[in-house]
Amino acid sequence: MKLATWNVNSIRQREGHVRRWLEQVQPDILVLQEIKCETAAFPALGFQALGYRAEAVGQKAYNGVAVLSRVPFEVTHRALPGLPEDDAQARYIELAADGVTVIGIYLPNGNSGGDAGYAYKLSWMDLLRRRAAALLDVDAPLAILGDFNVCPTDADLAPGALPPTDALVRPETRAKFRAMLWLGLTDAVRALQPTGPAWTFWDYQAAAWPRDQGLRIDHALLSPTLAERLTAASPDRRERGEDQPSDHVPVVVELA
DNA sequence: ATGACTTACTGCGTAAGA
Repeated sequence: MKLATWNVNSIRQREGHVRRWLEQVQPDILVLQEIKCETAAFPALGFQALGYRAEAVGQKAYNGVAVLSRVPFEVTHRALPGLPEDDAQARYIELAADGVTVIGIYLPNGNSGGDAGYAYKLSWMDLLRRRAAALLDVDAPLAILGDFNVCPTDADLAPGALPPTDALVRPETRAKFRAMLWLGLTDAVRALQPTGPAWTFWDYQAAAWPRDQGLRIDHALLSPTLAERLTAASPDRRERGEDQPSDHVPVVVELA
């Protein structure tokens, strides 16, 4: 089983990139973030032609997540359980496919909106941990993939790429990410590549890509039985060198 | 010294991303 995650920074700008990538890499399931369109505007037909069924959770202008799958699946949640009913931010999709629970997330960045914006990020992380704990309690094979907007350690950002006050690296952010690992989840990329850069994002500004000043913020977390099946996990750096790329690249995980 | 990013919106600049 091949699972992947990709923050595409607008699916309407990147439909062609995603289609080409699907044909090259042939993942079973790809979760997308920052589709930046309303649910009905998601270009599902273009992916259906390649054998992928699409389900999107969108909103106007910002955020938005989706799943593309060539294996049968059922969407089980379209919002993070525990969030207030009136929370309209499209950041979560959960599905069941081939006996596996797959969660796609676009975790709040936390740098906008002042103290309230950062508090929202932290509370979102608390609720995600609770959801993961509930699924692990019933022994569900679980994969959480997406844009976590967290550099887990200092090895996960190029030196100086962010100030220490940035919401992606602040101690409270990292503590809540670690709390998810302590549930028994495995960071798939770090399980196979414990040290060294494995960037998944390069800013459009300041020549970040040519200077290779990246961040590792897109992750795949696996429950124990899935982690035991892990054979490969890495970012696909090639995508950042394409014309008009997203600022994020896909992360691909393979399970035996 | 200069210009130095990309997207969406109803905008003709602003907000957000990270």
